[in-house]
Amino acid sequence: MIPRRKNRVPAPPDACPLTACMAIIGGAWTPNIIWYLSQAPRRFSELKYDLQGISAKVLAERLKRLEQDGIVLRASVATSPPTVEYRLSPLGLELKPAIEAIVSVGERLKQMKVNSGVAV
Amino acid sequence: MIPRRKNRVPAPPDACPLTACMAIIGGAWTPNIIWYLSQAPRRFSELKYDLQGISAKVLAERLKRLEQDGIVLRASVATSPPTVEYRLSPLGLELKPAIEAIVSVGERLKQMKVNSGVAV
DNA sequence: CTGTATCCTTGGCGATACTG
DNA sequence: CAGTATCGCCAAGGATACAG
Repeated sequence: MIPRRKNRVPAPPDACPLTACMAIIGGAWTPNIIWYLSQAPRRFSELKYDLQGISAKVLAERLKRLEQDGIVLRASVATSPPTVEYRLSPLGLELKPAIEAIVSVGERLKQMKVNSGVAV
Repeated sequence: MIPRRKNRVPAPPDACPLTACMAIIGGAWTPNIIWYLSQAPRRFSELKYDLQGISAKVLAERLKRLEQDGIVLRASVATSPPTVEYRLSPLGLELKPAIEAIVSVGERLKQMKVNSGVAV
């Protein structure tokens, strides 16, 4: 069977480098995952708890993808209850400013909505 | 009538302010739209040209949504060939740092891939 | 605990055709 | 030129069950 091309994102020409980064933080949960990991290393179940509502499937998918992209590091401690700890790689840490910029804008957006009387 | 919000994002609890901003720049094209508008005001067809591959429908949708969110301003000049110009609002300009942070990370990411010999 | 496999729904997006 | 309307595809994500 011919592997179906995943060219879902219409790939605006690389004129705009946004695309490269958005391909990484573009998912619905990915930015939050990165944000939580930027605060402190976390285990799978901790992340799953923090990101309330995410399914194990998606979380595993995202983490695997982020690991492949070199954004997060996966350290499995093969103790009696096997635990795995995720944390940002040096490359992943470079995303921090961007994430924080987004967070800060998000806060301002919230402020504005409050000030303009829009229900939040 | 309360305008119905399309909750495209599964909405992790507002514990993380990322969500508020990602709801705005989360689409496949939205960040690029904002980026182009942050360079200079543009007309509909210009945007459509810049964002090669975007459909008129989606572009119109995004622009309308961004306008409702107060991110872009729409100025229609009712001349003989009616033209409409879009530009970032003051609020929209606040997104610039975030967008630029993403762009700059995107560039570094590209650099890394080049340096590590990964085909781009 | 840390995932993987399967099924299903949602909605973002493209394509096309049409309007002021 | 600047959109709107309608259709249909398909990847992302949720739910559930299962595995190491």
